[in-house]
Amino acid sequence: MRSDINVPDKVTLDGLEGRWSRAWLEKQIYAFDRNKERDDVYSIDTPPPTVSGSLHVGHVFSYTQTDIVARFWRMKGKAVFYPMGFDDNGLPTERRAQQYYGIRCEPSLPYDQSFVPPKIAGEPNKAAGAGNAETTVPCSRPNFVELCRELTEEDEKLFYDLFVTLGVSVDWSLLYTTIGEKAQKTSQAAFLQLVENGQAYRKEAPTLWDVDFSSAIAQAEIEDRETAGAYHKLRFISREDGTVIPIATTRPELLPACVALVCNPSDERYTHLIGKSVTTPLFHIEVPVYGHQLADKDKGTGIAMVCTFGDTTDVIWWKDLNLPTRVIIDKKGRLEPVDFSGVNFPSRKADTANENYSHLVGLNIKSAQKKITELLVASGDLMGEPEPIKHMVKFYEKGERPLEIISSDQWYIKTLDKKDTLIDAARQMHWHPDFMRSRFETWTEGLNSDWNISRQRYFGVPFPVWYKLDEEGQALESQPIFAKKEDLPLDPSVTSPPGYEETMRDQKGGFTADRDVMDTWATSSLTPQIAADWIKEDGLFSRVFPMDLRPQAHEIIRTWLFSTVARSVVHHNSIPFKNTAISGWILDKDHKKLSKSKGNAVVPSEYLERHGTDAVRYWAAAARLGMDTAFDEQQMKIGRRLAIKILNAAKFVLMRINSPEFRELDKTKTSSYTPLDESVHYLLANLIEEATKSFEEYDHAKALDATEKFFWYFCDDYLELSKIRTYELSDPEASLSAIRTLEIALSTLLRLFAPFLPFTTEEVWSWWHNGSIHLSEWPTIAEIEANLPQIGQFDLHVQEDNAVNKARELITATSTVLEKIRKKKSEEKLSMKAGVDTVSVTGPGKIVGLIRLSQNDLAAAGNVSNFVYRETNSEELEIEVILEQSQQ
RNA sequence: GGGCAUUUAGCUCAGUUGGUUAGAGCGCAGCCUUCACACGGCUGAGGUCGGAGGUUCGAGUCCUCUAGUGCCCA
Repeated sequence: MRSDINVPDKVTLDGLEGRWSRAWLEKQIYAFDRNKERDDVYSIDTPPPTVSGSLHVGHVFSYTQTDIVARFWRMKGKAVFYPMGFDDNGLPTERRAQQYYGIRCEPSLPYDQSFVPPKIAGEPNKAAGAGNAETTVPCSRPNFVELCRELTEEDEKLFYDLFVTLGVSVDWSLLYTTIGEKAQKTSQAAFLQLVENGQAYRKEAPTLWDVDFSSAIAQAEIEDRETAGAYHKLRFISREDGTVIPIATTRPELLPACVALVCNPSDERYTHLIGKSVTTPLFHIEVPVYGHQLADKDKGTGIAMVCTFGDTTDVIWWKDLNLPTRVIIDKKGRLEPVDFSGVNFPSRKADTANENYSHLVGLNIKSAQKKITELLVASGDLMGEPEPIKHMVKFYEKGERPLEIISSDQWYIKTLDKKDTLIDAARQMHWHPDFMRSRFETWTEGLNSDWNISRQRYFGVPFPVWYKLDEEGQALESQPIFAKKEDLPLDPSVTSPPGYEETMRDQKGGFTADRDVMDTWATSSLTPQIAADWIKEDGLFSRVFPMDLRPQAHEIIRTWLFSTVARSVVHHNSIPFKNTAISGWILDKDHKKLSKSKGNAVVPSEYLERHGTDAVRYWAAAARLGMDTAFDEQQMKIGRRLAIKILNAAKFVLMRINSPEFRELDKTKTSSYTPLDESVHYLLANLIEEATKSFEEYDHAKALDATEKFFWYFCDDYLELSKIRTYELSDPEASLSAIRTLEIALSTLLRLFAPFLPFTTEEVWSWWHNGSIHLSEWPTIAEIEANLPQIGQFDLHVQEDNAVNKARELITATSTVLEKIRKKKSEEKLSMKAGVDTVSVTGPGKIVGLIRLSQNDLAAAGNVSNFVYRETNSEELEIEVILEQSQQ
């Protein structure tokens, strides 16, 4: 505390954000102290926002909640490791670059130094987003990556500005991006470590595939959507007796790829067919009939055709029954040429089959379905009309067409063999709220494949891998060449592998680069390792890992949270963080999730400007973790009112402290408190305890609520009750008591509010302190005790419940009388300053006694001349207020 | 279909280990202005806690069933 106090004449919230956020940056008050030991560190694994996405009020909401936690621990004396990352890696950026510039990546093109994209800021264009060839201009991969990076830089600037305005207390020197060099190096090094440990492997396998993005997709990126389809009943013919077997399918276009039929082994309608074979219509391929538990008797006709591959069940049958493979769908989702006289497609009537198939070649799936239906009708093999149904179909979460299943070479990380370990790890972590853990467990238990981390995309972290080419120029996928760790990060399409000359690239007997990039989650799952410089091995990592806190939204528990736990387990045999705070969603007034596509998205800047940052933070702070929260501008107005109230209350207290008459008092004379003032100290201590405990339990909303409640009591009642003693110094002891209490209460309340309202509290703090409130000490009970005289009015120690209870009773009783006085004046439509002749208090002796202790303050605050007390045995407290004659 | 959560005043939400007449803010109504605050203050009306049953001396708070809503998984 300074000896001088500077309170502005006119207080305002306007302009605080700019002034203080600049000061904080300049003084680097949020810089992480790398010399602190692990026990003195509080580390946060901040979610890197997707910068290609729009700025959303959801960012404000969840990042504020984390910032509140960070500020609390910083004031508690921890060195807070609070980095920020920007997620600019991957498909969202690709799509945005495609839309923004009207381009698409064409890897076969050479780099063009003078390439200029066709437009600078185009209208969002869905077709362009998917790289539609008709609306975009092709460019080389290096050109494409260059433009992606340019774009992300612009986006990142906007996000930076938002977070600075929000007052998020990150250490910006720790900033990383998920496509940046450090992230690339970490991802590649981690990948190589997994290969070495046998935890990553490459395999050709059927994979869920998005035909528009032309890339494999992992289980975590899939969603089921209810989709309209139709059962087409096809006429298959038994080879044995020529009877007709009707097969209902929603994918008639896959008929050429049919490899078997399956029925349930307990289905008597079909058991006689098991082991026999039937002939497919149109293509006349003989396929066997099998029994399998997964065949659903109630679905369609109860007997299904197995194709290469209609859905994930087909893949299971294909594996379990060791069925052949008949690929007809290419990676772009079109029917590719096949020969029905060959070994793979052994038709009994090859000419007819080839003729029929010739109508389908080159068509996309939808057109092929239409065409084959016509062919089936023409040949009489479609039984009845297609029967429309609604069914669940797997989609890429960012995709628009159903996923296909395509066999290809991919890199996988082993997860299936670790389900129990992962669930166990999740149980070692504290979840806030705890029930969110079940999402993790449900998801993990439902895993059905290892984690596919290859994506056939362009803007991402490349695999540090090459393949040998044989003498025919064929890549030997089984003979990967791995980069050396010291050469990372690298792009294998630019750098040549160890022991090879660049001239051998794509030459027979030479090498070729792995063209894929990593799944973005393969990088994002390493945010603790990236942020804490795991690969540098400079000691930072061990000071912050496992992290203390991972904040995130619940919608990415199965992706980000899951993959981070998985990586931490395979790399460190450890949990990645001790606590995870799950923030809820922002809903609109109709309780619909806010989203750009629904058109109800809310841009935060306008609200930050209108109400001020602290007001918006207040709205976010009042929500408990995990609770979906309505976007509520009203709540922001309340926050603003609170912030203004703090300014004004502080102004009053500091002006009284600073008043010349008070300055002249001999402050050494005494240090006793009036009963009311002492009670305020006890309740302050109680508040500190409650707020601290709530914070430690990750319930910041409760801490705010408790602080706010006390603050309003402080303003509405205590300030009014003690006011007279700050103006009239006839009893110096009582005046000193009031002013000291006001000062301690203000100092305590400001610090309790500081995590929530960093700008307002810093402003007030600066009026009478040097240094930032955010680096000041979190209030403690010990501090309150130190300010109390050895023996207080209650003759009790502050931590004893009795003292707090008695203090609360005194304050409640005093406020009750004040309320009654106000009520009387309000009923009589008088000013609160109207004179009261007599207040008579009738009730139990204990309460009456407490009220007597506050008589002087009540007399001053209520302008009361006389008090009359009557003690009774009744529990009831009766208060009669008699106004002065002239007032009636 | 399985699971998680939620249902408390017109609205948004608190209600700790079950214990006296169920809380707050907003909104609403009425009143009060210049000495911290009209970007204000004071006072008031308004719920029996989704529904049914049970445990208990006593339940918003525990148990069972049931309905609505949201989400996760299949």
